[in-house]
Amino acid sequence: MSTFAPRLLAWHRQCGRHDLPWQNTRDAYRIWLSEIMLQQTQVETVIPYYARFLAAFPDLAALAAAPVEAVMAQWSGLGYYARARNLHACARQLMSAHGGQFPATADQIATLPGIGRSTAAAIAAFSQGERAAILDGNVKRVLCRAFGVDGFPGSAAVEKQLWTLAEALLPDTQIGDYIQAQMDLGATVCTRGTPNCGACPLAEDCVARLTDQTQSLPTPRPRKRPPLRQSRLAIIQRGNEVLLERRPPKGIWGGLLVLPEIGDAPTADWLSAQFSTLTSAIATGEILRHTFTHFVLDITPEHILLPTDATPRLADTQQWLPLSKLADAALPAPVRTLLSRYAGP
DNA sequence: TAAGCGTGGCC
DNA sequence: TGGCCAAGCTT
Repeated sequence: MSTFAPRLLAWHRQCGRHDLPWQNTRDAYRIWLSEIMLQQTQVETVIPYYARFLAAFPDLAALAAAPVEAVMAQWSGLGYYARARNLHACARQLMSAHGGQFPATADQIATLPGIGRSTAAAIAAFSQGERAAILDGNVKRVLCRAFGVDGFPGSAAVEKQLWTLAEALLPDTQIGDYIQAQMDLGATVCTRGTPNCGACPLAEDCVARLTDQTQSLPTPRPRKRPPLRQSRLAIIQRGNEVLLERRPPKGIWGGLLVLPEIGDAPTADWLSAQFSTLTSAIATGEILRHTFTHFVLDITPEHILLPTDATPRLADTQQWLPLSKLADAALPAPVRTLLSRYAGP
């Protein structure tokens, strides 16, 4: 399909998205931030986070100078928190070892923390016009359908095939517009559920359309049923403060503040072991189900009110947080939900 | 290499 | 309702 790129470019001029908050700039910082936020995350979700993050950290130097806890707080609710930690680490690396600039080529950019081959290509293409291919979910879907590529596009073999295809289709000029065109087509026309083939510039020789495979391509991910886990979380309130603990950097909710977990022991035993103080828990009678990519968590919250003069010994990871500071705290989504429900104003 | 890593929208 | 997955990277 030798006219692939020209057709996409012509379509993009007429029908593409041209006014997203991270477009119409060559500022690598803004482009980088948008690309990281958009990993596995939809445009509408990102838009408010992007504006707030830029207001808090307007440039690379500001981000590098900030404490990582402040960065995690800005990311609170967006998910995949390793992205925020890597973003911060990358900013510091760029300031300390690269003179506050991104390296010149996509290959070099891809060595930085949190930046893989596709994100590096997008940064280099949008900020410098480098001729480099991207391969995100949109591009994979468009290529699998247009060329009839069979097999789950996340598998190594199919992904290698798609990278080769993506490189071969690159035009010589207008790279930024071209990769934006691919993503726009995937996001607005060649969509997952019901593609709008009538509006597609590739329709006349799209293999999936011609062979009636738009519903079966791309091949879905082979999935196991995610396991169900249980967790009892303590909402321990002392006056206008709540007890939170910082998760280790790696693993689920890495670096975030979460509610302490109660094990299988009776709550009273756990409380006396933790705080050697006599108090009582209020069973909330609620179970909050939270679905992750790879497991389902049923959370049983227990609301515990400590006397205002209680001064239990805390673990190094634990801290009292005033309720007035919850809005700016680095909380995962279900913890924020529980706190607003039970410890809210 | 394949599993781990969040959240919200869609149907 | 629950299964599926979105501008992927790391280990």
